[in-house]
Amino acid sequence: MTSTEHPADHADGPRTTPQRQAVLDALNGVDDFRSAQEVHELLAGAGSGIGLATVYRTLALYADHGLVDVLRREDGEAIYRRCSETHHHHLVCRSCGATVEVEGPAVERWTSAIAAEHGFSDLAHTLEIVGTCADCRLR
Amino acid sequence: MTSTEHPADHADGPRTTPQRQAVLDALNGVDDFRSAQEVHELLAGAGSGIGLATVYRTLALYADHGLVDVLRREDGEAIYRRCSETHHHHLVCRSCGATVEVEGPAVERWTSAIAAEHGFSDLAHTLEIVGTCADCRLR
DNA sequence: GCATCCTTGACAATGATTCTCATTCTCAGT
DNA sequence: ACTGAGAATGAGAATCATTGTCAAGGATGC
Repeated sequence: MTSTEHPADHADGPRTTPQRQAVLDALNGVDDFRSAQEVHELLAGAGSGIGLATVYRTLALYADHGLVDVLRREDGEAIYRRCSETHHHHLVCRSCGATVEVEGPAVERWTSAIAAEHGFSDLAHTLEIVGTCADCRLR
Repeated sequence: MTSTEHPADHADGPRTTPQRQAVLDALNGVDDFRSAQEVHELLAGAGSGIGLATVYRTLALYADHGLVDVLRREDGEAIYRRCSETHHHHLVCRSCGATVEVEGPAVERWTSAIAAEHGFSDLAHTLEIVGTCADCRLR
């Protein structure tokens, strides 16, 4: 370990650059999930010449730091969203894509209990419910 | 032609072919998720000259018909599993990869309730817990 | 100012998945 | 059993999201 290292100094994460800020702003401007490609188009449309690779790098970076959430579309494309403070899950319609955010204290408790029972610590979990929403069922 | 009855032979299911049967058998031979590529390798290793495209088509076909479950790996690769009778979830160690299968009737109930509450039907859900197992934590 | 390190952008490379198309096979009707 | 229509297959090309490479630009510390 080098003596010049600062233990918990730059805790606020990576250096802020105009490009990174732009990506974050783009995500803040919408309240649902967007793919990296969409974020790039969004920025390009707004006049930013930011590169696609930079968008990918930035999203991955912030995802690592917990500033954005990552999910997968049904076709496997990764989608990102600014991370909300409250941990919640998604109820997604497989037909129209409508998304409902739900909280599940019961699930949180259950996962903790199960994990503890098996000696696991430092937990994270993902839960997603897919179904057909009322509108699509009637259609 | 045998005179044995086949209640759901061609009723809604796709035509059965040796290749499709082989894919299904391959999935039946393992009890966890496999990617299309892995299924293909599995079959190739067993001497089957089945094409990769056919594996993809077959898996997609059976997924449509609800005979296999589809999930996504963290890197976005699709993984398939024979639709098992007992639905369970996975507790995975992020360090050593150890996996524990857990059942969660509480979770099943909760997801059903939540989904119903929002008018969703025909449900499916995925839940995965990632953590550090006891061994890895001490190491 | 100068050296160093981080970041960026353009483009190539990768890899899973899908598409195309000629060939082969199945099934139903005769 | 024979045959025709349409489905299924295999090989390879095509697609597309994502990641790697590398030279150039910009910030930071001395």
